[in-house]
This record gives sequence, C-alpha cells and structure tokens, in this order.
Amino acid sequence: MEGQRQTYQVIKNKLSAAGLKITQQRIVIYNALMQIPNHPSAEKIFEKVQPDNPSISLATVYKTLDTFVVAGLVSKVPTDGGNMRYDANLDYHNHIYCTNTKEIIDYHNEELNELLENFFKKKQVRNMQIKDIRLQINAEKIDPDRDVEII
Amino acid sequence: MEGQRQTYQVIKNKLSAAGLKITQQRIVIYNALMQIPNHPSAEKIFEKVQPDNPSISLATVYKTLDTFVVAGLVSKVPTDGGNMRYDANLDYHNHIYCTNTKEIIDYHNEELNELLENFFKKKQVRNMQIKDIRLQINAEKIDPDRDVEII
DNA sequence: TTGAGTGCAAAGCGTTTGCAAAGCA
DNA sequence: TGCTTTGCAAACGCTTTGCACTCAA
Repeated sequence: MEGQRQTYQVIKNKLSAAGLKITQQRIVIYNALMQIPNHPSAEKIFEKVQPDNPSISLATVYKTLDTFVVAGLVSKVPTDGGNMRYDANLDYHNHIYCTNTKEIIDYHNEELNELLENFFKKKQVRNMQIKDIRLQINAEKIDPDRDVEII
Repeated sequence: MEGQRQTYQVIKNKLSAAGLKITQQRIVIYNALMQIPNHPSAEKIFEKVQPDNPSISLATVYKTLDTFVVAGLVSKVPTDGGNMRYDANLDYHNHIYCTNTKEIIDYHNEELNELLENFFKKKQVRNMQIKDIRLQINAEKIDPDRDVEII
C-alpha cells in the first residue's frame, strides 16, 4: 500500500541521517517500534515482525535496537522488573508505569519540566554534575479497557 | 564488641516487629545491608557476609532480601543496567545514579516533595491512580575520591 | 515437634556474543 | 569488492526454583 511505502521512505531517511546502512531488518524493526504503543520490549518487537519476516532473529532485534540507541535514534527504558523497553520518541518526557497492565505511558508537561529545571538550578549537588532527571510515575489503570488521558 | 550486640538487638526487634522469625542469616544480612553504603546488590551483600559466615549461600541472600521487601523492611531499587539494588532506608526519598561509579546516592528534599505533590494534586491523569512518584537523577561524580554533598 | 528457613545445584529469563554466511555501499 | 550486518546457537549474568536438611519457636 502507498502509505507504507511512504513510511518506509521516512525511516530510510532517518537511518541515513543517523549514518546507518539501510537494511530490510532495520526498516522493519524501526517500523514495528513506532507502531506498537506503550514502549515494547525486544521480544514484543520480535513477535510483531515475525509473521511477515520469519527470518529475522531475536538476536538481530536486540542488536538492531542497540544500534539505534547508540546512533541516538531510540532510547532504552528500564523497568522495575529489570527488563528493557524501547522508545522511538526522543523528545524529553517522563513515563507512567502501569503496575497492572505493565504499559508505559508517556507523560509530557512543559510546566513540570520548568518546575524541575528551576528547582535544580537553585539546589545543586556538590561534586556531582547532573546529566538528566526523569520522573518515574507508578500508577494503576482504573479501567483497563479505557484509554488514559493526561490533563 | 558491645556496639554490635546492641545493633543486633535492634535488628532482632525489627524482625520481630515485622512478624519474621529471627535467624542468624537474617540478622547478618540486614546488618550488612545497613553497613554498605550506596545501596548494594545481593552479590555485594553476599561478599560482605561471606568471610564471617561462609555457610550463607547467595540464594539465601536473595531469598532473605525478598522476604524483607515483602515484609516492608527494605525496598528494591532498579537500575539502568537491569540488576537490582537494596535499600534499608524506607523514608520517602529519591536517588542519584552515578553514571561512572554506579553508586546510588540518596536525595532527600522536603521542598521538592511538596513541589511534586502540589503539581500532581492539580494535574491529574484520567483513568490512572497515581501510587508513587520517583525522581531518577542521573549524574556524574566529578571527583570520584571526594564525597557527595547535597545542599 | 513442626512448619518455616536454609543450602545446594540446577534451571530460568532476558540479553549478549562468536562466528560463518549474506548483503549493502 | 570489502567491510558491515545478519542468523544461529551457545554462553552470559542475575535471579529464582526444587528439594532435602536444619533450625527457631
């Protein structure tokens, strides 16, 4: 379909811009990462990709995602359980971790960012250079079938 | 020495209060967790305990720490690397993750807590009940031999 | 005495690695 | 063409488990 061809072209451009070689595996994996909501694990991406690309191995999914992280195309999100999830959204944002569905939902709020920035401008930590501040919001979805809305 | 006997008595009282049986292993493991700074891993606790208690196995360290977590005596701290660390300090606080020394340093600031509390009182998330908010501060120790001071 | 806690070794999970084959530039 | 990427299987590190033994209450 036409839409997919366009999407693939966008991905190819991103790969090129990041200085990466264009391979079918990279296109398909990046595409899956964008399509799966709530920050999938490597395994989830592997499952998504499997039906149409049965030859892509789980090891390739891991290697490719790692390549993306190093290239700065994707970020790696740790979870309480210890396993890793991946995020194609590189804008600064925080995450809501759903304790029952294990979803990871983006939380973006400019006011909060400024609040934190101002706070840590005043309150410094001696002998430490702060690189990055992330909020981990642990929450429970009230109705699992309804969507979450940030207001 | 007298000081240690007192410490052990304090630990025994904590175990009893949490409804746990008092065993030598539990006392020694809890004691090690309190003595090692920067939130040790199970492995680190095992190493600390080994010389004086060679019969304590790594599996027992894991089981015991898990028992403490379930009993609410200790909390489990995830790291970016994926492995777990343990924390005997149950007061609400945040963590500074040192990107080079892998230390985890407590960050406690009442003003920050209020700031966040007030913010999330106003800005709610529909269909989510927020349970807990943690700040993950990633930072680099400037002089690895000097201490960190929060001001 | 008896159920809970321990030690051992083996298995588990998510992830990484080494290497030969395949494929992009 | 030459060097990077892939696929496979095997190894990895951390953590958990099954089971017989031990011990606190």
